[in-house]
Amino acid sequence: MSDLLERLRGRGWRMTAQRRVVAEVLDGEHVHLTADEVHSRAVARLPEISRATVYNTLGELVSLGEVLEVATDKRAKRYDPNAHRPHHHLVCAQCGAIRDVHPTGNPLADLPDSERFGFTVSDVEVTYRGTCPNCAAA
Amino acid sequence: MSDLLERLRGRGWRMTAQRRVVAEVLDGEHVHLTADEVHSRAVARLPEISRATVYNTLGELVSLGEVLEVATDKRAKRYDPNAHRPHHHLVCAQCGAIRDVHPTGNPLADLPDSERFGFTVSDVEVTYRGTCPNCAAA
DNA sequence: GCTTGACTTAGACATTGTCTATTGTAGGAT
DNA sequence: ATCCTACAATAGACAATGTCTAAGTCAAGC
Ligand SMILES: [Mn+2]
Ligand SMILES: [Mn+2]
Ligand SMILES: [Zn+2]
Ligand SMILES: [Zn+2]
Repeated sequence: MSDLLERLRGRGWRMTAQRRVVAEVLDGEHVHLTADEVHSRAVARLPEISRATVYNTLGELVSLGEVLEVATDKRAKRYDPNAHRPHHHLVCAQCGAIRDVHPTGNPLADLPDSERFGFTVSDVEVTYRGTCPNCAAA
Repeated sequence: MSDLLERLRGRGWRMTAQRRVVAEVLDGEHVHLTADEVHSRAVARLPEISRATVYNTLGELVSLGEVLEVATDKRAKRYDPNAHRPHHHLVCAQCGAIRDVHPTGNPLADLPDSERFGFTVSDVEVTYRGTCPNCAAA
């Protein structure tokens, strides 16, 4: 995620302790945290960081295309740092665990013209749901 | 939607003016209202209906499998009375218009075992995004 | 027509997200 | 190295969405 900080610096971002911490929290594989979860983990590293700053920073990262908002959770938005490799999601209906997945085929090709109602279709979001190994064992 | 009311009566539901009105509001094609929108429209027909009753009734309908919760909107949940014919959704990114669509092919088959991480996958939700004819014209 | 348990209601409370006025500071200018 | 200032962070009010409870109401069986 340090390349992210580099890119942002190049775009005129002022580098602050808060922004660095948010970027650090978002680092990793299969990371899909809510804003509140990002805040909790950020507070662990920088106790005085505010909720507003976390929301602001996440919003900026989304605007810049560095982070995606995903709606796998029906309550809070989740923030996905894996914005540069297209993928979809597999969600455990019990515990909420989320994995990045790469299905074969192109779902866009599966939507015939007769089902497009005159829309210009530019994007598709696929969410698989099921039960993860942990929850199946229990 | 009157067959819905019949089914519910058969399941021991007490039939009240409030429940009838919520069912009426949910009647129709391509209906995907938020709880608040359901409440507004219900109030137009039955001014004293409360927010709590709308939430309760929607929750019951979801539990009974008569209505689906869909997450096409990143803010509020939307309630979909078209629960008996599987389908997916096409959403206008500008105005939020939603259409039911029926893609060809089975996206479940497009998720190889190597991408299932030991999950038992039971369901898939596909959301197409684009621009509707109205918004394209403007 | 009663009775009763299921239903509805108002409003408090919880969670998630947005906004503003004030204070602080990163980073360029001197 | 210090100063300046525009940009950023903060606290907390506010808004939107959703949940819960205690008290009153009524549908439906008797
Ligand atoms: Mn992801
Ligand atoms: Mn639908
Ligand atoms: Zn699980
Ligand atoms: Zn539109």
